[in-house]
Amino acid sequence: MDTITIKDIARALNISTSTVSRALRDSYEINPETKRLVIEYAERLNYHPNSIALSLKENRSRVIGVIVPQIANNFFSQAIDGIEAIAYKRGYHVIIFQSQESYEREVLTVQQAVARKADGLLISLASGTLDVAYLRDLQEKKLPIVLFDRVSKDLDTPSVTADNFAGAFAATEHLIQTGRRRIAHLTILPHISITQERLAGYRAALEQYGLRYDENLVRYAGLGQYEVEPLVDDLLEQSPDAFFSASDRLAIGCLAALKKRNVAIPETVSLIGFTNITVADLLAPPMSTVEQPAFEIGQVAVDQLISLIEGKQKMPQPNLIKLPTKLMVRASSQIG
Amino acid sequence: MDTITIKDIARALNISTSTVSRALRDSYEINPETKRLVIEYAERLNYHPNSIALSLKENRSRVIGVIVPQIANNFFSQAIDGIEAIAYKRGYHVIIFQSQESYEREVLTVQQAVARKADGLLISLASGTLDVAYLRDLQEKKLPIVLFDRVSKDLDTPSVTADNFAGAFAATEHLIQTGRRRIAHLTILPHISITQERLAGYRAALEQYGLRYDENLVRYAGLGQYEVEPLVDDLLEQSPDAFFSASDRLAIGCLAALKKRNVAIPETVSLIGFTNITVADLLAPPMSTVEQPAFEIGQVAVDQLISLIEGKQKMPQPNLIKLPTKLMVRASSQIG
DNA sequence: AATCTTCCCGATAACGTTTGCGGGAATAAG
DNA sequence: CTTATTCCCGCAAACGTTATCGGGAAGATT
Repeated sequence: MDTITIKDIARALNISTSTVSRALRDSYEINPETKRLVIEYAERLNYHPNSIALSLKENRSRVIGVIVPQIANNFFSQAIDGIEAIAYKRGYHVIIFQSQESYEREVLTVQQAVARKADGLLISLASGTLDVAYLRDLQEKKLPIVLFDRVSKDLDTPSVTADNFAGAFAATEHLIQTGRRRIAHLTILPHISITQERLAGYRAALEQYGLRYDENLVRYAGLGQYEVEPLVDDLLEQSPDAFFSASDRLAIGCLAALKKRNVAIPETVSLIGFTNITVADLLAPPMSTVEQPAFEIGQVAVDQLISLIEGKQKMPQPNLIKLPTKLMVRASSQIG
Repeated sequence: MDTITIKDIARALNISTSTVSRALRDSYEINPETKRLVIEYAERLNYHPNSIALSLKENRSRVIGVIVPQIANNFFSQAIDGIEAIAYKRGYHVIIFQSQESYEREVLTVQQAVARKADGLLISLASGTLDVAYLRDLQEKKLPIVLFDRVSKDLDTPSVTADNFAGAFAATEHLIQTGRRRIAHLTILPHISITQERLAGYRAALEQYGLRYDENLVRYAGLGQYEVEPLVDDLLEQSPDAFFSASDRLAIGCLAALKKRNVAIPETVSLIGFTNITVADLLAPPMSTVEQPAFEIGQVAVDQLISLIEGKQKMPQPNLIKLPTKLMVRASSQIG
């Protein structure tokens, strides 16, 4: 790729590079006639400033690093969609990294992003991440960071999530109001933020309706692909009349496991998932879900980050933004 | 972000930047003792070379630009997953762009990628793209380009696709072998490569089994969200006994439309889709599909591109690589 | 006529890094 | 003792761009 530079223009027009640069930036101290000449020539040769040279000079890359557990996941690909929409509009590019749910890989990819001189980081923590000290170090070096979805209280930084508490509360309340009493909760790793918030919402709804919280009805699934089925079996022994599962992956796994065991949904157990799957109403049975505004979460998160980067925000307090979820009631939780 | 540079090290150790640079690259003309000093100091301060400065100097960015119609699509997010897996291993970063199926946006994003000095481009064409002349221009300027999935014959460049012909043939053959005779084909915009290949596979299977090709059984869907239903209605008037739909989106739309009209699947019509949806067997009914090896397509495509970039390949001929598809027969195409 | 502005423009340094060239000091060879 | 080698290392240029400074020429003000 041989590209034309400001030098080429200067040589061709027999002027200095400074003049070319200034003409292209429409500086007041350049003769209009000279400007015209330069601009015409530049357009004719399809000149574009070398963004790498600019980055070096300005010590900014106009690149935002996004670290997610995995791309091939409805929620994250929708969030990334939202991120890109805003980022491009505001002159930033987005580089995506996957932690594959591993703490070690997360640290590595974050280092990569930093080495690449990303102007800021947008992170959804891997479920393997217990310690965010390495992020605190970066933050102290003035690297703008915004967390989304999987956040951590141990980091003083803006965060953007769905209102997991309210979503879980609404789901549980809905199950109770449709007559369910023994509501099992299948959730993910206990230490990550969304797990705790969703569990809290679940408990709060139980309490409000005078139901006892029974920890035998709660199971934490790890990352393994084959962990869901045994957990469902476990829970079935408690003879629940409803399943509320706390993630995309678990909701699907739960549905598959229940069908495999010929458990009638919703006759024997109701099912409701916390998921952004787009074909929920084509499933058998159509699955009730709590939908997260993934696209908007991405948009808001990147907006926060750009504000940080561009220093518009004096950071009065770390914003903890919660976006409303949406309860979608379908056949899997309706009797009759 | 204040980062440490080679200059800082030079100053601290009272040597020149050249010496530091050479010491870090383990040059033979540096005193082992000096090397040790430099390397130790660099590690202690967690020095990392500024990749932007390197890019400027070496006139390469180690960035690969990926342009896809949209990220939030199972096939593409899986393909991107494959792309990243290989790219990172080989020292490249990936910047993702979305054309949103629009030709204009595709041209813009490609320009962006070029302006960003991507070392090469990995493109899946927007369905709005009829003319690839703008890519030919870039190619003539020695920019490495590899097409995947949505390719074009008008560009002499390596391409990686699923074996769409064989996949469509297998799907159609399966429908015929299960007794279907009037097989409707719902496909996408007529001019893009995968449409033609899949249509050809469909026709070839019909012919091989002595069935007449009837263009009244074929419909082309545009991009509109609400186009599928009327087309399904259209096709139903031809009283088909099977639907073969040629894309992710259409397969889902088709299933939804048929269910809405209470058309019994597979009793009245069989249904088979060309799609990578991961929950196909949880749908009602479980949907038969032709699966594309999306992850592998991404891997192979980026491998081809990196070969081009690094000049390992003298380009004897533009490789047209086809990866096998997989027919997954489920209830939507099985009677009884 | 001397000074002051105003208008344009060029030379240069800087961002962080690598590399070709040159050169001083020590050692080896004559 | 002189010359040739070897071993280390520094200087400076280069990648493409912008910003600071400075300055020449022309016109405007005393």
